[in-house]
Amino acid sequence: MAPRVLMVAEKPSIALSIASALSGGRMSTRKGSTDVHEFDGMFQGSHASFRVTSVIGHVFSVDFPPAYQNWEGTDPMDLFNAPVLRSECNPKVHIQRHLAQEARGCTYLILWLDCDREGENICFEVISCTGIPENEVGRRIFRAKFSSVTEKDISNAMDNLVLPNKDEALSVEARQEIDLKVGVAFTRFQTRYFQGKYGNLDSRVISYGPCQTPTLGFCVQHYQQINTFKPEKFWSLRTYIIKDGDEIQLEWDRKKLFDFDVTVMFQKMVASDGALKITDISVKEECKARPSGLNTVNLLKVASSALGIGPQTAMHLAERLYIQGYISYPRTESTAYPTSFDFKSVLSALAHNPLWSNNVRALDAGFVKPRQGHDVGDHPPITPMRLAPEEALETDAWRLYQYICQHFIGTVSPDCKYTRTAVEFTSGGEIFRCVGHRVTSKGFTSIMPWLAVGENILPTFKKGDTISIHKVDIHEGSTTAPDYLSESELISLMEKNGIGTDASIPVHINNISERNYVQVNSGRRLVPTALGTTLIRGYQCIDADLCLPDIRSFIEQQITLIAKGKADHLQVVQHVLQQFMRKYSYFVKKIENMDALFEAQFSPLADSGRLLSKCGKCGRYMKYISTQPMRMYCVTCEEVYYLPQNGSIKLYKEIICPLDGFELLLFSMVGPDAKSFPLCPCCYNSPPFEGIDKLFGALKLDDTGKVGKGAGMPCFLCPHPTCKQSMITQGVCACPECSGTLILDPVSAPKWRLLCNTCNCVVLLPHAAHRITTTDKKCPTCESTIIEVDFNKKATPLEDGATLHEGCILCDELLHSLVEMKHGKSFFMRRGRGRGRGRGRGRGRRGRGRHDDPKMSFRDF
DNA sequence: GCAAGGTC
Repeated sequence: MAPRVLMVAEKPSIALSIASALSGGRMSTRKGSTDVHEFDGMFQGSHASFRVTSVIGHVFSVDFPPAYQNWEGTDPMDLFNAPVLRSECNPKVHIQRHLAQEARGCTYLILWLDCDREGENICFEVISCTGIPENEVGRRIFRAKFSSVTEKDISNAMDNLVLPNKDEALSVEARQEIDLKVGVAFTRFQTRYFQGKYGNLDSRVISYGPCQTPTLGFCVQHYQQINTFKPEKFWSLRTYIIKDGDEIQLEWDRKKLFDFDVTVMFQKMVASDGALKITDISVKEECKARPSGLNTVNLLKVASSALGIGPQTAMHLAERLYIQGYISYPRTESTAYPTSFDFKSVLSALAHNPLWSNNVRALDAGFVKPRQGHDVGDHPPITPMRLAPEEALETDAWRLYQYICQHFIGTVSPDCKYTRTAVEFTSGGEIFRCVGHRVTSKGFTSIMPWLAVGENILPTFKKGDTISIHKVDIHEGSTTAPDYLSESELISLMEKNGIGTDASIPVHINNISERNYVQVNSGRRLVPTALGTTLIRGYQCIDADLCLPDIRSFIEQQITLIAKGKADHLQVVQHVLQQFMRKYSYFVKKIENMDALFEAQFSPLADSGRLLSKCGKCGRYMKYISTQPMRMYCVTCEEVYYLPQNGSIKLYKEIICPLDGFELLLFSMVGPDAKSFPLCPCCYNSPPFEGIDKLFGALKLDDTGKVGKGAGMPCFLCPHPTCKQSMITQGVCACPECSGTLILDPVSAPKWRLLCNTCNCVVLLPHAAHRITTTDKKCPTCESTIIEVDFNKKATPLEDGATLHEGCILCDELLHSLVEMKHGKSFFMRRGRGRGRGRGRGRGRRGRGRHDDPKMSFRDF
């Protein structure tokens, strides 16, 4: 049987191009998580059947295990040594399963991922999904290296297969782990520190990141230059002549002087001379070069500065134009066209729009070979692919498309040519000049008129002539502060300093704006907010490295050692993390230096908000802080209790939570279908037992601001008869602590639990239980009701074969077991006994909470 | 609730 070859690209469009190129368009396509194209061909000298599919970017991303997800219970310092988990980026798309299925029966795997480090990393993600062992690299697993997605390059890559580069892949893994640990540790620490102290910070998260923070640093540094700028007066000579009836102002060779008396001296010298002698006339043919191919960064800069479209929006518009087939792939660093680029067919398509038809027709005789540009080996420059009808696009999409077309035509148009005439005069020993421009050939500036050379035609002068001075004035000026950093300038700085990539630059800029560190003003200039400047000034006070671009270059330089095989992956990660741990602990130690700046800018929590509900610990009223993130603050206990966001809060019938004595609140969402539910501010922040956070999790709003499925949290913490939403339904048996009724909480299935609404006792039941019911049997020891736990086979992969158990939860006696469990797992797990009502359980109780109760018993049977 | 990097 002919061997089967699986080929995997980074995105569906590339998979399609590869399949078309190698099959000559004769392939069949079927749907899957991503399209799969199949055809027959030759591989290694024999007949083979090919299957081409793709991933959608990275398959996996890194995060901390659940144990480290709790902000309250995890010291950010511990994150540096925490394990990291890899899980599917987008589990809904099932790329992992898709690759495993498609790899079944395949002898060979050929990796067609983008040819950069990220691509190399995705190669190994793909290998791990296919089930083909990694040690088959070189035998069954190969790498195709291609610099463009043209037929020639693809077949060339196919004929010259190489191996995926593990070192480069590992360097990406290192970057992922470092970015995660550093970013999350600093973010959690400073968020909790400052949000626990100030009420008007106006940002949900005070984030830190090795890309976003230097990005903000650029904006603030510029802002600091503006603030510390001291204007200075200067003076210059303005000398005028009359020639052919027109007044001409001459430029002074000294431009300007910062000394008035000296300027006056020069003025007198010139005035007493009274005439200018023409000492030199130069006429030069000059040329303004046509642009090179358009890459992402340049597109974003033009979009922001000329079209007033922000980078994030510009990128979204470009992506849509790409999906609609109007432009080529919009994420590229390259400005050089591939040698095989078909300029003629693009130009002839564009010729159908009267906007450019004249320009295109002017190129009929032969378009100009584009400038060499820069080939980074990723994707070709951004070009139109076919003509878009204006009416098919929204205004901004059309403006962006129009620019892409104009730029493209510009790259194959001639340079702009002009004559520069400079006339030099002397008078009283001073040199003056006037310069004229005459355009001889507009070239590309006729399609990009905003880049045109301004014409300024001088009258005829003759060398050696003398011309009388009409007047000579002193002009007084003043140096002016630079303006705020424009988005376009910021993009240039980021690119120059290696902050972010073509795809992530817009994300970082968007981040610092969404987190309220900068505001976008008119002309798309970025003005830092009080929060943004205070943060950067704080880093500058403690450890300036933290907000400098060098922090990114340091990481890049270190991981490059891995990529080049010069250093061991684990050693580098350890080394870099150790450096950052030192920086982190120094930052924590010195945080008061930053706090002094915050104190001067923001209001302490005690001075913010209004009194709303009673604290369960001290019995006094707590303050409701309505600015983001919405919180309650107890001035007496100095505790913060976070609330669900994006809604409003009011007191809920003055009902007291039976677990901790805090007054319940009513949270109402916004919008027409707004739902409301009661909650206890303390329980919301410190779930009284495992799993409850999942119930609260159901409250999350989706992207549209609507409540997701299963929302509307039941107030099962509230035993008050008026609380209709109570989900506590079924009395089961007596509480071991107080003989009150233990009630079954079916909401939490499959993590069944019993809870006592009188004394705060929780009994966890086997989490794989399918059904729990009471029986009419009594325990011979304590005479309590015996419960039955029914294990469902489907729900209990671990307890395969187990079906039914009976036991008494009071005296921990197992009375009867109908089946044996295959492993000795605990059956009943009792937690949190003996905690009374109204005990303090705020943020300060770490280490004393029910989760850590030493009385918790695990019993095997 | 957190980073940065792919991609849709």
